[in-house]
Amino acid sequence: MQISPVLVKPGGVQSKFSEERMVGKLSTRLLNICVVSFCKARQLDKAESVIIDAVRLGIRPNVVTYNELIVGYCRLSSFESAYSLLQRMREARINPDVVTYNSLISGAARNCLLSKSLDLFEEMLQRGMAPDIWSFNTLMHCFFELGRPEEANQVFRDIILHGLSPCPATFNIMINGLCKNGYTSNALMLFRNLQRHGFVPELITYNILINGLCKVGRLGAARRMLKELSASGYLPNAITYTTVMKCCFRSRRFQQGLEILQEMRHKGYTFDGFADCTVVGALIKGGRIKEATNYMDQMMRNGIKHDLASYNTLMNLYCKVGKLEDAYQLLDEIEEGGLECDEYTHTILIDGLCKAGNIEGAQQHMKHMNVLGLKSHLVASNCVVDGLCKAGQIDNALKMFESMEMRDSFTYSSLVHNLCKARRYHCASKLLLGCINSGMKILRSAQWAVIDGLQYSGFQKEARKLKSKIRLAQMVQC
DNA sequence: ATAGGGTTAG
Repeated sequence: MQISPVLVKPGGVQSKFSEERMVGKLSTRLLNICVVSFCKARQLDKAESVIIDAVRLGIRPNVVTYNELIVGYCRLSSFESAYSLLQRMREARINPDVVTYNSLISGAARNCLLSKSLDLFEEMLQRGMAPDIWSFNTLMHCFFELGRPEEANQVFRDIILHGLSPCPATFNIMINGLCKNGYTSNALMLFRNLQRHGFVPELITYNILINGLCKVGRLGAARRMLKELSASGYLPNAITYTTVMKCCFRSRRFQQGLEILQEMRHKGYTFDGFADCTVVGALIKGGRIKEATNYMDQMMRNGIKHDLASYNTLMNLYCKVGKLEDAYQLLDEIEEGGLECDEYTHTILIDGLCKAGNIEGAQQHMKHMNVLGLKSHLVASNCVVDGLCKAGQIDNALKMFESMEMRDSFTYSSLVHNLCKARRYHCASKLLLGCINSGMKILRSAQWAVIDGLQYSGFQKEARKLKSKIRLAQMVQC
């Protein structure tokens, strides 16, 4: 039994003993603070060397130290290094705890190693460790993130089966997951049901729902939710404002959006550059390049430090005005500052190259992305497919389409439109049906381009046939 | 320690 140092009289042997222990504990806490700081700054090498120094001074790292390192490595998408810490813990005779496993589970999922997540969950059970509510929350979040809502729902049933009580975060994760997977109405129903059973929504819950409703264009419902947020005694925070502002820009209510920005400035919510990026992004999308440039300059003069997303916004600006030299240079500048360009950065550049007519450059950069291990390049591929079409290389675009592992509504819409422009209506018709039959939506305008095209070029019968096939496919899906 | 906002394509 440990003696509380406060209760021991000074000067005694026991006191000296517990003082040493206390100092040891304090040192370990200090070590952990250092480790956390370095991990957050993505300087894992420094975190490691601090630990080495500490051990030399006789300070022992504990389970928290290792847990922090695990989180750090997972963030750097270096799951292997994180996982190898389990072995190092064993060597240091430190037992992993639930937090260790929870961190590894979420880290594996973050790095698209879902089966590893499941294995770790299993391993945790086998080691006789009882998963806590956070293990299940994390697992559920993983499934939602990976677009597997059925399995996420199964996790919820498992929580109940294990006799654990869901916590508010459990419901927030569920509501968010449903929204992100296209089940916004179900999310709203769940929310109402929970309220009827006494669930008190947090501010975060309202933000999740407002965001979900905005994204599917249900602005009225979003506005009502915003009112409900205030009626519950919460004040909208920076996240609420950014969400609503973006929604205004999307629905082309520019003035209203800017008024929200003013209000945010007033409340001191614009310090982090999130709101600014939203505005610049909206200006670029609206073709108001000059204003976007001025705004970005102002942003820098205000001393906002670039993070990756704001660099990406700048990259987008360079590309949209055709400053591709600057864009390439920015690529280096970002990495010199210790950040790592992500799929956004590269995709923006690839699209810029396509739009500037440099298809070869775009294709080369696609290869570069592959080398970097950025494998979720669906958007980038879509840019190149569209670029190839626009450069008059439709057959090459079709070849690329055939070779793609994933295709979405953008891929099909782009190809169908461009095939129609080239008057290849029969080919377009085949693709259109392939798209709808696989349960994907396609731009209405692309659909009509095919039907009208067939009709006006003397294929009335084919046009009628296509229409009824589309209707049938859509009926089957309901 | 794990949940919510900003940046990409038709």
